[in-house]
Amino acid sequence: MKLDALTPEQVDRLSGKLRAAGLRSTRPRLALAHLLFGAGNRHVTAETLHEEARNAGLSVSQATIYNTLNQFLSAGLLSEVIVDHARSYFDTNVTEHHHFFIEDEARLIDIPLDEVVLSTLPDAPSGYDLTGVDVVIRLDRR
Amino acid sequence: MKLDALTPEQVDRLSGKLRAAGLRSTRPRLALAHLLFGAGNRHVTAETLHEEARNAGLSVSQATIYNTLNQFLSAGLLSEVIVDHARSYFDTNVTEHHHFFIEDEARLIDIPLDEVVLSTLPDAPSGYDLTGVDVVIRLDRR
DNA sequence: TATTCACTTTAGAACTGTTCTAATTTACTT
DNA sequence: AAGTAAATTAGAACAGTTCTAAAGTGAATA
Repeated sequence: MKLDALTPEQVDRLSGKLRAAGLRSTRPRLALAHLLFGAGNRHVTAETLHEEARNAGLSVSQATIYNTLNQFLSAGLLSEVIVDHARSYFDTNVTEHHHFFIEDEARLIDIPLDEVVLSTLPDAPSGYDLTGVDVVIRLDRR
Repeated sequence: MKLDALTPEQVDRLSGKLRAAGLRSTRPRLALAHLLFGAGNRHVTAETLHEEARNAGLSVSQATIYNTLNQFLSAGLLSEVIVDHARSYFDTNVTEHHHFFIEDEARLIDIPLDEVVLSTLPDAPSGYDLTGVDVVIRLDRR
């Protein structure tokens, strides 16, 4: 996938998304945005995205991969999933939801919010506000 | 706290715990075990434990801190909590339970198992076995 | 369209937490 | 007490990530 393989409509859509998030639309950002947001929900690490970019014939530096992922994260275009201290995982699904994590495959699977019902939750300790509830279901290959 | 400040009873109890876990009872392990298991449930990182050891007048190398934490972990004397990719947290509570995590203080608080009721959980994808369910409630200082 | 200037990208250095290595020390067995 | 297997150590190495400072690019202005 070369960048000029994108239709003007795709470019417009992605540019719009970047701009709406307060980010300039640049060639590397457009290309990475296309990889990330081009087809359904994705989970990537810096490394997997970099490899994907290379396979697509894009030359983007590692620094740009990290910069872009972090910018997309702060801009709310991506969310972060903490399941492993070896690596950071980024999720294109920015709505509230949970995860399966398959350790041996280093792979995440989204769990829709309604498939996990927390019928009882403790109160936050006094002086603190709840900022999020993360449920991670760890899996092993049978 | 010097190691010889421990009563023979304390040493026996900790030695017994180490042996039961298949670990030789050595001076550094005894001292760290005392810090870890001497008083209620604890959450430590390699760094906090190292500092605590130093403050207690123990000279233990960083490598020993890491080795010991990992050995205690594999031996089932500690569990690991994944809430942050910057650091590994170890928990002296090895029973199933959940956590509050206060990001700005890098601090964990145990949540007893019965205070989180998961009334609905998705089935594991076919071909996979469930190995654990982690619930992390993230908090912010108000 | 040319100019400007802030923002972006880059290669490579630096940094942080963790693991490894190879030598020394310690604990246990005989 | 001697021998051996295991533990500890300092420091090197390593992986993932962030930083730095120089070169490049996008977009606003003239």
